[in-house]
Amino acid sequence: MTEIDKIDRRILGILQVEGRIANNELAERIGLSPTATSDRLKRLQKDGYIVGFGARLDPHRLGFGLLVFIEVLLDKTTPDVFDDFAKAVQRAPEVLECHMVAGGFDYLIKTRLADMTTYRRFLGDVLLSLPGVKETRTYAVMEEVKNDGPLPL
Amino acid sequence: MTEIDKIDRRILGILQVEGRIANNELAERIGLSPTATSDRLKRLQKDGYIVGFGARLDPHRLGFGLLVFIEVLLDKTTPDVFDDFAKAVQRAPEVLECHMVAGGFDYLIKTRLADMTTYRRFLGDVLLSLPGVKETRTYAVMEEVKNDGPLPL
DNA sequence: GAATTTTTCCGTATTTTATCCGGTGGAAAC
DNA sequence: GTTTCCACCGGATAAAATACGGAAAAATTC
Repeated sequence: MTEIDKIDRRILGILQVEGRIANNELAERIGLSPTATSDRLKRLQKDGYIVGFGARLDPHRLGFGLLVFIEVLLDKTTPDVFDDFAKAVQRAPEVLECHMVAGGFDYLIKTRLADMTTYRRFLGDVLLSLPGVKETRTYAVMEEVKNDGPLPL
Repeated sequence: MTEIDKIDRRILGILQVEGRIANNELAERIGLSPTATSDRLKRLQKDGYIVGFGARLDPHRLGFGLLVFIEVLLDKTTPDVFDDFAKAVQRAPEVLECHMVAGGFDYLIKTRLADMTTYRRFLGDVLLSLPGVKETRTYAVMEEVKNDGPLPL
């Protein structure tokens, strides 16, 4: 697997924001031929710098008006609470992100739901019913100041 | 702006995961002609359901090995601390997300950086130097259990 | 420092894909 | 029953992606 150069970074920077740009236009912007550009793009994918492509959707227009972060504390008595919890979380479609953190709690979860009623049900039926969950703290988002900032390449 | 139907949702679901899929293949998967599929895609963009497209990059291969969440508390004495803070945050390229939350603190920030040294500098030079920041709590991510879950359409 | 290997790049030809356009069928409105 | 509207289709055209041979540049070796 080869190293990455300046042009590759520019390609990544553009694709991060305009993922469906035509290869031709991408080529023009970075100042290379379409063939060379396509070669680079393929390499960046093959080498794992680009994991995939995706559409950015507007959650609010799609029935996900509520963004919530949840801090989760686990009951660390059983040896594989962490594994169990991680696996359960990956199967829950409501969970957009879940990170194990160092600090005052164990996991930070990001979820998008329709409204508070839905959230209430999610908390009870999904989260609190998971084995090993000792405590949760809910933070409802009032305003999304910045949403999907690109990596500053 | 028209309503969305079952087929539209399937299109969105596919595009969320495979944003660069060819219109032809998309058409085949949903069982419509390429023309009809293209029409729907255009409409979904025009009506704002699809905000854009982007490449999913691997942060770790690009020099962003450290994911950090930061809880921020503001000094609510000046009337426009919130606006000032929000604007400053939007200009900071290190900040991937920033949300104003209801609960024990005011803002939750998500940032990706090279390492702890870089983070230390970011905290001092950027965050703590913003006007109105009273207190911050740092949570370094040890394991990314789930990263970019799609909306469960 | 010259020769060789490797990598990156380009241009052309071919294939694939997207878009345009006229027309069809079905549902709702009149 | 006719008209209107909408989503869809298929064929024609335009545009883009890909494959391929070879040239230039860079790195490696001797």
